[in-house]
Amino acid sequence: MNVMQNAEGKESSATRSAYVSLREMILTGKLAAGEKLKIEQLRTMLDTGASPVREALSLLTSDMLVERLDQRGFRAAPANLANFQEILGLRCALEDMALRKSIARADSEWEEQLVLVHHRMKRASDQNDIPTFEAAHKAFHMALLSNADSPILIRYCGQLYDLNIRYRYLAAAGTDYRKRDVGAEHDEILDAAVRGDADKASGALINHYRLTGEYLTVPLSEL
Amino acid sequence: MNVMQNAEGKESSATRSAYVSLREMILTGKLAAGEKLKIEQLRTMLDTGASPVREALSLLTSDMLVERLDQRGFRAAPANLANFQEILGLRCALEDMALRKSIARADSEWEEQLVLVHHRMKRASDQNDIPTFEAAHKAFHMALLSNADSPILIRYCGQLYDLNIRYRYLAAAGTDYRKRDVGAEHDEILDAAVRGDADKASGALINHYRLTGEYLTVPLSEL
DNA sequence: TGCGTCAAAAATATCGATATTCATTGACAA
DNA sequence: TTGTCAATGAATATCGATATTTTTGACGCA
Repeated sequence: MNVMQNAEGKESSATRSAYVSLREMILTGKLAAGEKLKIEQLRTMLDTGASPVREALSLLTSDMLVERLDQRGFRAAPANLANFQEILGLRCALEDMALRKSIARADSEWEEQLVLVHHRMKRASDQNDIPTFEAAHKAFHMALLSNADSPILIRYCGQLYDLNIRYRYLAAAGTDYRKRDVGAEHDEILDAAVRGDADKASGALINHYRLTGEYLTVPLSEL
Repeated sequence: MNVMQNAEGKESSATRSAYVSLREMILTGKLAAGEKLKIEQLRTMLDTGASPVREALSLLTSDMLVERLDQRGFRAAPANLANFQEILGLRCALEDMALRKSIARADSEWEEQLVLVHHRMKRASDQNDIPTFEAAHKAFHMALLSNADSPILIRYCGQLYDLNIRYRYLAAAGTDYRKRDVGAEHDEILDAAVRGDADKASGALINHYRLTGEYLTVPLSEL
C-alpha cells in the first residue's frame, strides 16, 4: 500500500515522510505561522492519506511547530516577537549548560567530530550551497552539545534550534547570514571548544546568538 | 459515534481521553517502563478505537513517556538511573531559572494564587487525600513558576515534573512522601517566594529536589 | 437594521477493513 | 548440529467511509 518509496534513501513510512515535508514547509514559511492546517488540503498537497497527515501534525505539536485546537483541527504555531525572544533566551541558557557539560567531558573523538563537522559547514558556506549549509550548520551546533551526555537537554536544544529557523526565514525570506562575519564567530567557538576553554566557548556561542538575535529583532518587530 | 462522554466533566474527545488514561497508567507503573504497547491490547483496555490510541501514543511520545520504534509500534519509555538523574539535574536548573523570573515579576495576584494553591495542597496532605494531593502538589510547583512569562520554559518544567512522577512510583509503589518534613520544605519555599527573596526561594526549591532525589536514588539504583 | 435561530455545508474525529511489515518457527541443506 | 530461508502468524500502518462537530449563511422576526 504505502510501501515507502525508499528511492534514494529517503523516508520509510508515510507518516515520517509527511512529518518531514510538513516540518520543512512550516520552517520555511510555505505554511505561514498561524495558518489553519486543513487535513484535506495537506492530504492532496502531500499526496497521501489522512491518517499519516494527522499523525504528522500530532508529532509537530510536540515540536511546538503546530498547535492543536480543541475539536477544530490544527494550525501552524503563531509567531511573534515575544516567542522569538523567549526562544533566544532559552537557547542561550540551555546551550550554555550543554556546551559546558560537553567540554567537561571532552575527549579526542568528540574534538575530531567537531573539527569535521565544522569543516563541512565551512565548505558548504564557501560553495554557497545553502541547503547543505543549513544542515551542516545545525550539525555543527548540535555537535558542540553532543558530548554533554544529557539526551533531554539535547532534545530541547534541538527543538529550540528548529523553532529559531522559522524566525530566520520570517525575517529574511531564507537568506540571512549576510555580511557579518558569521564564519569567524564559528571559528572562535570551535577553537575555544577544542582547547577546552569553556568560558570562552560559551561566551562566544552566546554572543553568536545574541548578535543573530539583534539582527533578526528589527525585521521581526512588526510581528 | 464517539460523541465524548462528558459525564462529570471528563474528557471531550476519544483521543484526549485515551491520552489521559494512558499517561496515568504509565506514570503509575500500570504500564511498566520499557513495556511493549500493543495497539490491540490498549484498544480493548480503554474500550476505544485504534485511531485514538495511536494518536494518544503519538502525543505521549512528545512527553517522552512513550517511544516509537521504527516500524514496530510503541513502547513505554525505559526507566533507568541515568535518566532519573538527568531529569533531576534539569529540573534544578530550569526551575531555578523559572522561579527567579517569576519572583522578578511578582505581583499581588501571583502571590495570592501561590498562597491559595499552597493551602489546598496542605489541606489535601492533612486529610491524607493522596490523589488530590498529587494534583495539588503539581499545581503548587507549577504556580511557583507560572509568573515567569516564559511558556516554553514552563512547558519543559511541566514535562520534567511528570517524568519524575514515574520514578516516585517506581521507587515506592506510589506512596512516597514519608516522614521527612516535606510540608516544612514547601512552607519555606512559599515564604521566600512571597517575600520576594529569590535566592532563598530557589535554594529551598533546589534543596527540596535534591533531598527527594537522594531519597529516590537508593531504591532506584537497581534499575 | 440587527439579532437569534436553524439548516446546509465543510471539516474533523473515529471506525472498520486491508495491505504491509515484522517476528517466529520449522524445514532443509551444508 | 547449525545456519539460512521460506512460510506462517502477529502487529502495524494506512486507507476509505461514516458519524459528529463546527462553521457558514440565509431567513424571519423584532
